[in-house]
Amino acid sequence: MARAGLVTSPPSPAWCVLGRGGGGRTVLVLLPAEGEELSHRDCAPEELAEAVARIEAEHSPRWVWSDAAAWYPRLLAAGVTLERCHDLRLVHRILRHSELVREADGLRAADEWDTPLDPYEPPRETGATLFDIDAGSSRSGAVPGEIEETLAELTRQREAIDGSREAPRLRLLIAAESAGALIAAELQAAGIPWDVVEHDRILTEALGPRPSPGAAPERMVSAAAEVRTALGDPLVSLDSPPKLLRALHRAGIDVSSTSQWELQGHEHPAVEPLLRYKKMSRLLTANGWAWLDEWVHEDRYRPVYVPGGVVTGRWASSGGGALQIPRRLRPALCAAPGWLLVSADVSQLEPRVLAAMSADRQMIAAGAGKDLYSGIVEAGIVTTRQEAKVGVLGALYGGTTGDSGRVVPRLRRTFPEAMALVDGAAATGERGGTVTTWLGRSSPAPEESWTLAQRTANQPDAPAGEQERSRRSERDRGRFTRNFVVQGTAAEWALSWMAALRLRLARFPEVAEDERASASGPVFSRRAHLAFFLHDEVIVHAPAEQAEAAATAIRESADAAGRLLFPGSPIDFPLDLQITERSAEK
DNA sequence: GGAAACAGCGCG
DNA sequence: AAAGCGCGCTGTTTCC
Repeated sequence: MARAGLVTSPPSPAWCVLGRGGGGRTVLVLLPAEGEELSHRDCAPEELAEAVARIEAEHSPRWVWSDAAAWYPRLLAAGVTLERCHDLRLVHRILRHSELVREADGLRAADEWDTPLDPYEPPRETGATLFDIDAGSSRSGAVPGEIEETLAELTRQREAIDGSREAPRLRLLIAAESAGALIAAELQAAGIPWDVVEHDRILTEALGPRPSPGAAPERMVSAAAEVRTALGDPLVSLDSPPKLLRALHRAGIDVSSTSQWELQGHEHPAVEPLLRYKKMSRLLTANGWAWLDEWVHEDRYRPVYVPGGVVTGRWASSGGGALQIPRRLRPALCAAPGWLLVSADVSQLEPRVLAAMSADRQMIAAGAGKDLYSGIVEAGIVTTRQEAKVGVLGALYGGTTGDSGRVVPRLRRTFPEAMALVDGAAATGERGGTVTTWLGRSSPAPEESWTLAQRTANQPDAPAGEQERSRRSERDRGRFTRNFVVQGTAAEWALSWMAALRLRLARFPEVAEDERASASGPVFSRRAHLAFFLHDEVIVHAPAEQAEAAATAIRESADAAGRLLFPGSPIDFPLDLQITERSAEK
C-alpha cells in the first residue's frame, strides 16, 4: 500500500514556505493543518540554516520554495538535509501543460515561473550576500522567490492540482519531480568520487603523455601524419569536415560525410588512421586533461544536473557532461578508501514501462524475472536477441526500415496492447494532438505555425511537394509523441526509484568520518549516499560495511517504484547490481 | 566580431 | 550495418 501512503496525506501535513522578505531577510511561513494557527517568522541569512534545521527536526514539513537549485545548496553546505520539498518552478512547468489540469489559465498567466533558472547564474535569493538589495520594494512585477509571489504561486498550483481530473497521479508526479530537485542538488554537493590518476592513465595510454598547452598529443600527431600521407595531402585539416571531405574525394573515397559509420565501409589506407584520429580527438576535446582541470577537484567530479531539463521529464546536464561520460572513462569512477560503489541499472526499463502501462500480459510475461529480449526469443517471435532488441527499439522509436521495420509487424501481432498504446500515441501526434505520461506530464502542443502549415498542405489543391513535406513533418511528430509517453513514464519510474532510495539511505546510521570520503562534505561522508544517476542507472557510494544494505535498499526501492506507479501489476523491474571499488567499463 | 547553426560523436 | 527517440559539448562554419 505504498501508493495510498503517499496519496492520502498524513493528518498534519505542515508546509513550510521559504521566500525572500525585506532587508535581505528570509521569511518562513508555516502552513499548518486545518484548525491550527498559521505562523511565520523571518531571519537573517546567517540564521537560516539553523532555523530550517530546527523546523525540519520538529515538524518535518514539505518545504516550498521557488527552486531547490536556488535554496538547497547553501543549506547542504551548512550540513542540513531535508526530507521533502515542493519545487514551484519545476511543478509550474508540469502543471501548465498537463492535460490532467482542467483550468491552467492562472498558471499560464504567471509566465515568470516558466523560465528555467540558469544553473551558471549565482542564486539570486535569500540575501545571503552582503550586497543583497531589497528587491521586493523596487520591482513592479511578480518575482519568483519573493515570499508574496511564492505564496501566490503555491495557491495557484494547489488549486490546479485539487481541481484536476486525476489529482492522486499528479501529486505523485509532483512529489517525484520535487524529490528529483533535492537529489540533483545533493548529487552535486556529494560529487562523484573520481580517480584523477586513473583518468590520466587512460588518457596517456590512448593519446600519449599530456602535451604542453596548445600542442597535440603524440599519438594524435602521428595518426594525423599517417592520414595526410595516405591522402597525399600534407596540409589538410582533419578537424574541418568540409576540408576533410574534399580531401577524401580527391583521394577517391566516395563518402557524403566524414562521419565514422560512413568511413568504415571503405578500404582506403587513410580510413583506419583517420578513424583512430577521430576517436582520440573526441576523447581529448570532450574529456581530456582540460576537462579534468576544470571539473575534478579534491577527488570529486561535480557536474551540474538539470532535473526536468528534457521535455519528456528526463534530466539534462549543463556543464561537465554528467550524462555523457564515455564508458572507457568509467574506471576513473572509484570509491574512496574503505568505501565501495554499489552500481545498479534496470534491464530494459522502457519496454517494461510500456508493458506495464498497456497491461500487455504477453509482454509482461516475456520479461518476467529475466531478460526481456531473451524472453521474446523464447516465445518464438524472433530467432536472436539482437533481432528482439532492434524490433523493440523500433516499436518505441517508430522505426520503419531495415531489420526493425521487418520485426515490428510481428511484435504488433504478439503484443497487441503494447503496440496499440505507442501506435495510438503516434497517431495523436500526427494529428497535432498532445499525449500524456502515466503520471500526467503532457507533451508540448505543436507550434501554431505547424498546425497552420499542415492545414494548408492538406488542401486538395496544395502542391504535391508541399503535401509530401507535410506528411513527413506529421510522421516526425508522431515518432516524437510515440516515444514521449514511454520515455517520460520511464523517467517517472526512475525518479520514484531514486526518491525511495534516497529516503532509505538517509536512515542509515552514521559511521566514523573517513579522511578521503570527507571530500564529499559534512553531509555525505558519514553514510551511504547517491553519487551518480544516468536515466536508468544509479551508483551509491557507501562505507564498505554499508554496501550490502545499500544494495538491498536499491532493490527494495525498485520494487517500491514499480508498485507505486503500477499497483497490482505483475510487472517487475530486475536490476543488474554490482558492488565494486571501481566502476566497470562494460 | 559575436551569435547561431551545423557536424560529429558521446550517453540512455 | 543502420535506423527510429531524447539529450550536451566541442570545434568549425556561416550569418548578420
